[in-house]
Amino acid sequence: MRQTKNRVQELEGILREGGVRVTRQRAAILKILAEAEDHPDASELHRRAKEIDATVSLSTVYRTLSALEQQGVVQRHAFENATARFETADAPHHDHLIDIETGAVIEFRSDKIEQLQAEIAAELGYELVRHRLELYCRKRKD
Amino acid sequence: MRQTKNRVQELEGILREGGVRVTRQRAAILKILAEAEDHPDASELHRRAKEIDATVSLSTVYRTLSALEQQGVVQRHAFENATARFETADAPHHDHLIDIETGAVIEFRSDKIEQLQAEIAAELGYELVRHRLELYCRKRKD
DNA sequence: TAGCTAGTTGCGAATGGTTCTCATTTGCAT
DNA sequence: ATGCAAATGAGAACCATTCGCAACTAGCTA
Repeated sequence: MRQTKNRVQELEGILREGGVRVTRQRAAILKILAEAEDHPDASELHRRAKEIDATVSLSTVYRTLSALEQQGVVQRHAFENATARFETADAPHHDHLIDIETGAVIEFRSDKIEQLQAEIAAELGYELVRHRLELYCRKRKD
Repeated sequence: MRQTKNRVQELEGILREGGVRVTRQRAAILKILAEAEDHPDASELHRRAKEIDATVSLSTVYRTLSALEQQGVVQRHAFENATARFETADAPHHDHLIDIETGAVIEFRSDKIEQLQAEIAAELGYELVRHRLELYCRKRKD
């Protein structure tokens, strides 16, 4: 995957600029994150990263994810009754629909909702810093 | 407070009907919950409940909250980076705005957003079961 | 009203995801 | 190449929440 490769190099650049060293372990984790089409949790990322570099420890996965989150290249989501799940922050902002039967996550975006949120905050005398919108759903069977 | 008293008796009735015994400890917790104007967490509820009945243990607070949640009379909220907070489920459905500086919680309701959420789920082939909408805000200073 | 019994309690131990500690290793600027 | 601050692996620590168990009790029954 040429795309993934480029993306990983791009991410590595962001880290170096932020004064964050690109170690063998972090490179492996970055690659896994860039390739991921889903929203894996730390232990799943650990499992995948070990296939690239067997020395990656779970501690490092957590530490790297925190560093990446701080650099703004990764987003952490704490969905209901579940461990934290992660995704790269390259796509434009979106919210999540979670299939309560399978745990699958679908991304969606609603400009109308975004705007309404800002309006509500403003009406209450607040400035919206960030939000969390999650739809817990069941697949329609018909 | 006559209102609180009635509400507590009402809640006790719901429990008894659900086959859940109303113990001294649960009565204390129910009273605290009915009186609460905020969104306390388990340890805060424990602190308050002990003033009514010093024998209430933290385990019982947790167990009671779970029972109450199952009976549908209490709602649990897991806001970002914080312990679970609780409120009685007597008010009509609403979402929450959290002041990221003070932790204060303000309730709000937007029928438009509610409707948009259902539409989005439907478009994606899902049936909306429940949702979580939280606005993390900073007080506007001007 | 006493008795019975399954539900409940307090206590302390267990859980489990995540973070921290520390001795050792290593990226990378010079 | 070298030096040193940053990063690592392993395992301990954290901490909110849940569990296990022996003692207690709500509330039905006679």
